[in-house]
Amino acid sequence: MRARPKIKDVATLAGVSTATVSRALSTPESVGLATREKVMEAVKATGYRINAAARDLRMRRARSILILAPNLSNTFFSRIFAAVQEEASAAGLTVQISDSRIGRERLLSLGYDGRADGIVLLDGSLDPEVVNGWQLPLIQLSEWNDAYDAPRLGIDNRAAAGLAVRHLAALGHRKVLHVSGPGDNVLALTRQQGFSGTAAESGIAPVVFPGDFTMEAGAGAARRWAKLSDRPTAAFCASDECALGFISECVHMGFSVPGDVSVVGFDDIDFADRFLPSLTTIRQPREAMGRLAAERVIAMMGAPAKEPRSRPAPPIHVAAALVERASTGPAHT
Amino acid sequence: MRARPKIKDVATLAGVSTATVSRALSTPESVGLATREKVMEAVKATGYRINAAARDLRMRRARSILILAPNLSNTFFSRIFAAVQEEASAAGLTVQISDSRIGRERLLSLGYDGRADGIVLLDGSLDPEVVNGWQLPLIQLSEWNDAYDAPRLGIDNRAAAGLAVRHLAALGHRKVLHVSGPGDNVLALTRQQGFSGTAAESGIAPVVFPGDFTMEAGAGAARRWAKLSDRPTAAFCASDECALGFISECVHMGFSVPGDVSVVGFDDIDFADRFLPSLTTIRQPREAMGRLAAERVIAMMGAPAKEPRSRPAPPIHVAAALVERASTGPAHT
DNA sequence: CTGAAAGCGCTTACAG
DNA sequence: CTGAAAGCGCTTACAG
Repeated sequence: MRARPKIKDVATLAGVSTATVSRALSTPESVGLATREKVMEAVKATGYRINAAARDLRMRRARSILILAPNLSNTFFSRIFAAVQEEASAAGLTVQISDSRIGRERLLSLGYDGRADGIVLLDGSLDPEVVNGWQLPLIQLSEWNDAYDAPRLGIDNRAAAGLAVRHLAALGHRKVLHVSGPGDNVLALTRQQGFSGTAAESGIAPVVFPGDFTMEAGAGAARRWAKLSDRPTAAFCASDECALGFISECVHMGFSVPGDVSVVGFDDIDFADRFLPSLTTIRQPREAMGRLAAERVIAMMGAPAKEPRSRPAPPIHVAAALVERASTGPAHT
Repeated sequence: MRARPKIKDVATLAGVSTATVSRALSTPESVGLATREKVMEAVKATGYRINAAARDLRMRRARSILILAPNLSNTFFSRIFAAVQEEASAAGLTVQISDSRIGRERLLSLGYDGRADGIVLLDGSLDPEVVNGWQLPLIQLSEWNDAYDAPRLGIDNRAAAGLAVRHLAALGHRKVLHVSGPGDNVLALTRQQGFSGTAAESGIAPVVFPGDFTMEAGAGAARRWAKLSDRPTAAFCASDECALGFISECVHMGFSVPGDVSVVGFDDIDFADRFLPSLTTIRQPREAMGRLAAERVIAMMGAPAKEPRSRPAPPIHVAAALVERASTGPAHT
C-alpha cells in the first residue's frame, strides 16, 4: 500500500459505497451496525485517513483558524499562540500562524484562501481595505484599528497605564518618565494617553521619550535619562522588554534600581519575575486573551454570519492588573 | 457581488473558458496577449482570488509547510518560527504551526491531511510509528530521534556542552554543577554527556542535578546547591531559562554571581545579554536553524521523493558558540 | 439503512 | 492559442 488509501479503497474493501464509508465515519449512528463494523475494519486495514483538502473543498469550510501577528518572534505572542491552539484543538480545529507583514497581495489571499474559516488578528496597522475585504469571522486581539469592521478583545490600555502611574504617585514620585512605543501604534498611543492623563490628575510632571517596545529602545532611553539635569525618579516603560533594557542599562551606568530610579514595565512577560530586580509591571492575561479570542471566533464561525460583520460593538475588555515587585520603591528626596 | 467570485465568474465576464482563466493566471505566456488582458480585467472587476482549497485538491499539494513543536509558548521557538515563515513565504508557501502534543490521532492526521506538504519537526519524543507513517518530506530540527527516518539539523549538543565546561575549566573551576534537562530528552541527554565527558578530561569534579529546562528548575537547583557543604564554584545549566532561574534564586539567597558561583546557560535567548549579570551561554543560531530547515524541507518537497525517506544520513550540524558575558568569572579559592 | 450521482472550485492532458 | 471534459477526494440531497 504505497499510495495513500482514499475513501474508494475503503469502500471497495468493505464492499459498500463511498457514501456509506463517509457516513460511517462522520455520523456512525446513521449506518447499520454490521455495515459500520465492516467499514471500520476496512479503515483499519487500509490505514485510511481522510483527505482534509477534499473535505474542506466539498464542505466549504476548512476547520482551521488563522492567527496573524506582526512579528512571530515577539515573545509576547507565544503564550497567546499556545492558548489559541489549545482552544482550537479542543474544538477540532487546526491553527495556521502567519506574519501579518507579508505583503498586501499575500495577505489578501490568506483571507480568501478557503483554508481558514476564522481569523485572530493581532495587528492594528494593516490596510483596513484588506481586512474588511476578508469575508471571514474575525476578531481583533490586543492591537486594534477602528477602521476594522470586527469585534475586538483586549485590556483597557489607557486604564492600565493609569494603574502604573498611580502606583508611582503613591510611592511619592513627582516626576515620571514614560518611554513610549512606536508613534503609529494604538497600544503605544493609548498607554501614553493613560500616562499623561493620570499624571495630570496625580500632580506628576510627565516626561516622554519615544521608543519602540524593544530592549534597545529601553537602553537608549536610559542613557538619555541619565543625561537629564533634573532626572525623573521613576520610569514607566510601554513594554517589559523596554523596561528590562532600561534597567539593565541603568545598572551598567552605575545607577541602582529602584534606589535611583523606579521602573514599571507593561505585559508581565515570563521573565519579569525572575529579572533582577524583579519587575513591577502591568499584567496582561495573555492566556485568557488567547483563549477568549479563540472562543469568540469559533462561535462566530458557527453562526449564520450573513450580515456585515458585527456592529461597532464596544471592545471586550479583559482585566489588566498591577503586579508590584522589586523594581519600584519610594521616591528618594 | 456578495459571494466570492469563482473562476467561472471571471470566465463568463471575460468571455472565455475557465481553462483560459486558469492559464492566464498561472502561465500567462501560454495565453494570447489580448485574451490575457481581458482576463486580467475581469479578475480585477470581480475581485477574484483563487480558492486554494480547490487548487490544492486538484494539484495534490498544499503549498504549505507544517511546524510541529512540543510547546508553542516556549520562547526558544519563536525565532525559529519566524525564520521558517520568512523562508516559506519567500517560496510562496504558507506555514502552519501546531503543538506536537495534541494526541496521537490528531497528530497522525496532520501528516495525512493534504493540507501540508512538508514538515519541520522540533520534537524528538513522538511515536516513531506516527512520524514514519507520514508520507511527507520531513526534517528534524533541534531535537531528534534516531528512530525517525528523516534527516536532521541542529547543533552538536555534546560538543557545545564541552565548550561551556572548558570555559569554566579555563577559569579555574574544579568542581562544577550541571543542571540537566528532562531525562528522556535527547538534548538534555547529549548535553549532559558532553558535560560529563569534558569534565573528566578537564579534571573537573562533576555534580549533576536533574531539571527540566525551566526557570523553576533552575531556582530549585540553586536552593539545593546552596545546601551543599562543599559547593561547586560554577554551574552549567542545560538552558538559559534554567540559568536565569538559578542566578535569580542565588541572588535572592544572598549569593553573588559570578562572585560566589559562575553560571553558564544554553541557547542565548534574547534576554541573555540584558540580564543582570548578562549571561554567559552557548549560542544556538536559531534563525539560521529555522532558515536552513525550511530550505531543506522545501528542497525535499520539490524532489521526486519516490523512495523511502533519506538514508540515515549524518546530521547536518550548524555551529554553536560560546558567548562570554558577565555571569562567569575566575574560581574563587 | 444504503447507493448512484452530482458537485465543491480548480487544473490539465487532449483535441482542434 | 483556446475549449470541452475529466478528475482531484470527498459529502450529501435524493431515491429507494
